[in-house]
Amino acid sequence: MKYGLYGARMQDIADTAGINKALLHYYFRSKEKLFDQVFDGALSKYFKQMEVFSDKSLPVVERINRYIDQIIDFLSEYPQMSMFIIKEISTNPELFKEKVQKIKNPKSTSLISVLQESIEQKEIPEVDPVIFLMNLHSLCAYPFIASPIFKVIIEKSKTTWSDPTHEKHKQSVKEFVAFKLSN
Amino acid sequence: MKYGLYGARMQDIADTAGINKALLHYYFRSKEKLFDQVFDGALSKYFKQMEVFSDKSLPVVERINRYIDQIIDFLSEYPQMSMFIIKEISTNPELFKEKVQKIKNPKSTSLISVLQESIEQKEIPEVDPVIFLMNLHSLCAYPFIASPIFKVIIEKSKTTWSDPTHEKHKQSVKEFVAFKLSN
DNA sequence: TTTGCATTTAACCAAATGGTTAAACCAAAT
DNA sequence: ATTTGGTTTAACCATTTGGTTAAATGCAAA
Repeated sequence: MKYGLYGARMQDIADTAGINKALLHYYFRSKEKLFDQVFDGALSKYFKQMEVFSDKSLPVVERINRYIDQIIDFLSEYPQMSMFIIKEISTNPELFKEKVQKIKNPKSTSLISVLQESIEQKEIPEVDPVIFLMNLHSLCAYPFIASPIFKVIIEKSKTTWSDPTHEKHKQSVKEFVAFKLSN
Repeated sequence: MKYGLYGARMQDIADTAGINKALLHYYFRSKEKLFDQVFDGALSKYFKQMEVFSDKSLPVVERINRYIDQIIDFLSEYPQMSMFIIKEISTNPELFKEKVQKIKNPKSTSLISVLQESIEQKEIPEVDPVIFLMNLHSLCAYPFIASPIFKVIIEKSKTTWSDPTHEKHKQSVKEFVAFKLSN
C-alpha cells in the first residue's frame, strides 16, 4: 500500500513479510493476484464504513456524526488506505468500475440518497448533496493523505504546534456538519 | 505526474512528448534528473499559490478567499498536481525536507502565522490555526485528488447529478471560512 | 516412523527497463 | 555549399524484476 502496484517489489514485500520470494509466489501465484487481493480487501473495508448511513432508526445528523467518528478511527488505523485506493484508481480507472459493482452491496444506502430524502422531508436545510458529500469526505480523509506534508510544515515552524489530535479533528468536522445541516 | 516516478516509463514519456527515447535522454540525462525538474517545478508552482497570504493590505478573510479562488483555479488546470506531490513525498519523505527549504522563500508569510497574528489582534475568533489550515486545504484539494472516485460514484447513481462546478466548490469552501472566522 | 505440507535455498530464465552509442538525417543559419 | 545543432534510427548493454524450478529442510500430525 505504501509503494503502490508499480512501486512495490515482490522481493521487498517478501522481506517485509519475513518470508522469501519463492513462498510469496507459492501463496499468491503472481504480483497481479496479490495486488487484487490487497486492493479488493482495501476497497471492501472502505465501503463497509458507509453502512452507518443505512441505519434508519437514527436522525441524519447523528448518522453522519457516527460516520465521522468511525472513518477517522478507521483511517488512523490504516493511514495509507485512502492514498492507496485513490492512487491506484487514478492510474488505472478501468480497475475501479468493475470492482465497485461487486463490492457494493445493494442494501446499503448511499449518503446522497439519504440526504436527498431528508431534504424532501424538511428534516435538514436544502444543501447540494454532492457538494456536501464531497466536503465531508475532504475534511475526513485529506489530513491522512497529506500528513507527510503537514508533518514537515508543522515541524518547520519554530513554535511547537500541538500535533492535532484525532479528537480535535473529529470535532472540527462535526462542527462543519452542524453548521451545514442545522435548521 | 499521472504515473509517478516508479510507474512512468521513459519510453512512454518520449512517446507522449512526440519524441524518441534517445532525445529524451539527450535533454534530461537520466530519469532521476527529469523527475527532479518535474517535481521541483510542481513544488515551486504549488508554493507560489501561498503568496496571497503575505498581502498585508487585505483583511485575513479576504486573503483566504482569494487563495481559495486561486488554488481551485490552479488545481483545475493541473488536476494531478496534489496527488503527484503528496504521493512522491509519502513514498520518499526525505525528498521533501531538503527541497522545501530551497523552494520556500523567506519573505512569504505562512497562513498559520497570519492566523495567529489576527487572533491576537481580535480580528478573528480564536481558532486552532493548524486545524483550520488543515480543513481549508482539505476542502480545496481533496476533490481533485478523489475526482476519479467521485466520477464513478456520481455516474453510478441513476439520477443525473449535476457535476459540481468549480464555482459551487469555491462557494462552499468560502462559506466554511466565513462560518469559522466571522465574529 | 512415516507421511505430507510449509518453507527455504539457490540457481536460473525471460522480459522489461534505464541508459548508451554511432551513424544518418534534416533544416536553418553562415 | 558548408556548417551546425537538433532529431531520428536502430542496435546494443547491464541491471532489475517478475516468475520458475528442483532439491533440501523442518515440522507436525497420523
